[in-house]
Amino acid sequence: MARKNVQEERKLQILKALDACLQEKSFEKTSIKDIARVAGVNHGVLHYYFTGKEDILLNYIDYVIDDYQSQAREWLGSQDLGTYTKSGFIDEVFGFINNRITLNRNLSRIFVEIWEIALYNGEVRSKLQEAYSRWVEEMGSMISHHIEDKVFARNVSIAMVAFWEGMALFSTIFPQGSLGIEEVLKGFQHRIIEIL
Amino acid sequence: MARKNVQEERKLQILKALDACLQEKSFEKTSIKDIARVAGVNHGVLHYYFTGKEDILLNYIDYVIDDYQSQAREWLGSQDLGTYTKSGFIDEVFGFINNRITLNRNLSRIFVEIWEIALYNGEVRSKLQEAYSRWVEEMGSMISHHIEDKVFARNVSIAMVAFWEGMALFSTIFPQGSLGIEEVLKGFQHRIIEIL
Amino acid sequence: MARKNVQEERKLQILKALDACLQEKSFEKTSIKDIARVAGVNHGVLHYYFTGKEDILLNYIDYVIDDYQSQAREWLGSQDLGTYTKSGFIDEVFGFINNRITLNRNLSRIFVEIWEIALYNGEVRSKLQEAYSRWVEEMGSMISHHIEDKVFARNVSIAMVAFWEGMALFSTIFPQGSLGIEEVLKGFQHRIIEIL
Amino acid sequence: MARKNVQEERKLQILKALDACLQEKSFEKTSIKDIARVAGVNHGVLHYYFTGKEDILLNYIDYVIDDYQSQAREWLGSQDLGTYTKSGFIDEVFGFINNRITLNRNLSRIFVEIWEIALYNGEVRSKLQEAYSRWVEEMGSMISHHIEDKVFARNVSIAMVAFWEGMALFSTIFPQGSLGIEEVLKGFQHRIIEIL
DNA sequence: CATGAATGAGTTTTCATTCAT
DNA sequence: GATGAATGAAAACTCATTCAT
Repeated sequence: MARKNVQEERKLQILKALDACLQEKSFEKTSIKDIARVAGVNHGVLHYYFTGKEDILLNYIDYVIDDYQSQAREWLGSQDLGTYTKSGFIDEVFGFINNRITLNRNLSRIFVEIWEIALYNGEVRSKLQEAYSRWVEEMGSMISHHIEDKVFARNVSIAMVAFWEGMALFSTIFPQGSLGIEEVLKGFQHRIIEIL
Repeated sequence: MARKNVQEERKLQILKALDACLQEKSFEKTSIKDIARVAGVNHGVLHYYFTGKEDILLNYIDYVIDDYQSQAREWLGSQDLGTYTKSGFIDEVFGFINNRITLNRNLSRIFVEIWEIALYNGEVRSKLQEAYSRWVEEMGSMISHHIEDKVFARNVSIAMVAFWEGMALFSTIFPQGSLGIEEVLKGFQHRIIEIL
Repeated sequence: MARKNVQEERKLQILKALDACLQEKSFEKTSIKDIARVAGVNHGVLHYYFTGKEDILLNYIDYVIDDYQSQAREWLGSQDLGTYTKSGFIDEVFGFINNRITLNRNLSRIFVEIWEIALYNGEVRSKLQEAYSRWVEEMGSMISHHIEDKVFARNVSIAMVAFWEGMALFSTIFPQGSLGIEEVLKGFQHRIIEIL
Repeated sequence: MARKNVQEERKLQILKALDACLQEKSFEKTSIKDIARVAGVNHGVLHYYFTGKEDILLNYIDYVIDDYQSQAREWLGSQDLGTYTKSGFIDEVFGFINNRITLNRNLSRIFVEIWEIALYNGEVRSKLQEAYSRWVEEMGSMISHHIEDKVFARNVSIAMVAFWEGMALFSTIFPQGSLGIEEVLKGFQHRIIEIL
């Protein structure tokens, strides 16, 4: 048990080190030794806990996706659903996504990196497919209370997620405040109810 | 003058070779020799025409952005503007963007690659800022005929471009036909008029 | 005493594991962890029982040589010497060597491996010198009943051992049955008497 | 043409460097940098001319086998066949093999090394099969003038080659002069005629 | 201008060995 | 005695870049 914890601890430490590295360099340009340096461990350790650089990447992507999904679940759990009207709840959800996901620049940078890796790596692509499919589904089930046509609801859900990801992309390209991303998101958040 | 043209010809040949390479591998994994092989030239000439690998990249990005912008201009020039109502014209423009830009998988792959490079390369980021700013502006001026509030028009324009880029991203992540990207875009194209 | 036996038991277990490993990989490519895995022990214990990888090798070679020499002694002990004519006995001995030593492919593989190690390792070379010297001597004393000239008897003995080792080598190079090694050995076995 | 020659020259230079290295260390322990150092070239060059370490090995083995086969052909060509009786010719051939092949310690060391590599490398094994098959065939056709039974002639040929290789092996294991290898070979050379 | 041989820094990976628990 | 985490040296290999011809 203690052993297992040490292992998991070390693995996490390495994944967090990669996370930090990716704010500076691309995964490709981040060397195993870079990650080891940031993690404060010997580079050999990384090969002890992972089978190779790709294995680190795959575990890292799971970690990132799990992390933001559990953040979402956690937030949802902390909400007192009884106090909201349906529309009010959607407004809250959108607010959460805007501020914690889309406007989280560091997270967005990571995702742009992952998108690029997915271009050439089927396993990574699968992980993204799954993550986005789930997201689309959950948004769809939420707005389906407002839209009868189920197909249309799903399409709207896809469009919304695409929009958010596009905005997240812009947040990595434009300096903070320069494009007015925050205003666009806020405007969208408050009008979506009417639009639906 | 002739000399200049030969030089430009050669450069273009190299940039097109890089374009082909990027459908197979990331820029990082594409070697100078890969590009030279596809271009059918000796790898030494790449260092004659460009100062280094990064210089090739920078020129390539200019080439890609110029290329799709001139495609757009060309398409616009080929349209007989007199035959359209305002709404009809917007519908046509959206159709063009959907089919020629957003649903152009090869182009989308290139852009995902460029987004990632821009994360860590300020010069590339500047090029993207400029390109997206211009796009947002042009869309904005187009829809401003339908929306009085200029700030709102701009925000809608940003949202639309973000949406398109998000959809382009999805087209690189999901296998063709699996997410229903085409339907979402078509639906969006025909409803946007009403929404505005 | 019991302690000693446990230790010897463990050592033997490790040497047998190396034996199994050498059917798959060269000694150089066999890692300490490979041996430990096959032995079913933690790799740390290998450094407890032996001073290092080379020490394991040296002990292993002793084990292999002892093993096949004791096999020979054991076989000899099981023979009822009284029932044989001198020539008949030689025929039996040759049959044993052919079938149990020379045609023992696994053993031959091990020896090819050891020959190579001996090229660059004087200690291993010494062990082989001793083993082959003893073998030559014993064959020599056996055939000396048929050959008066002692020098010639020794030379014939050397030639025979060289021939066997050459045939053993061929058995590792050629697929079973492809060269006709068995026939050559059998023919040699039955004619040697006449030749002598 | 000049280009080709430079390439072949360099390749040969590298193969000869490996040859020198193998007198000191096993192929496995010989690093690419070792070879480069002995060849007096940058280690990158080795990857320029060969696809990897194994490619160097394979080319080296071809080089060694070709080399000693062309030595044999050259020697044969230099002999005035008219001056020999059949038996006298065989005596000469055996003398050549004894002195230039079997007693060539450096060559024998190389072959012991190659035998070991062949244990785990099918491509190398094939090369040895081919080389030994040809050798056996050629010896067989030579002695077939003295032996009517073709099958027996072939078996004798196999036995002789095996014997030579066994003696070559002994020359790498025993210090020069200690076992009396030279005498055994000489005795064998002069008696083989009678035996046949 | 074009060629391709050469350089050398940098990367991932393997592994014998050590050592604290 | 046993365990497995950690170390660090050394390996093969890649590749942008340089430069003599």
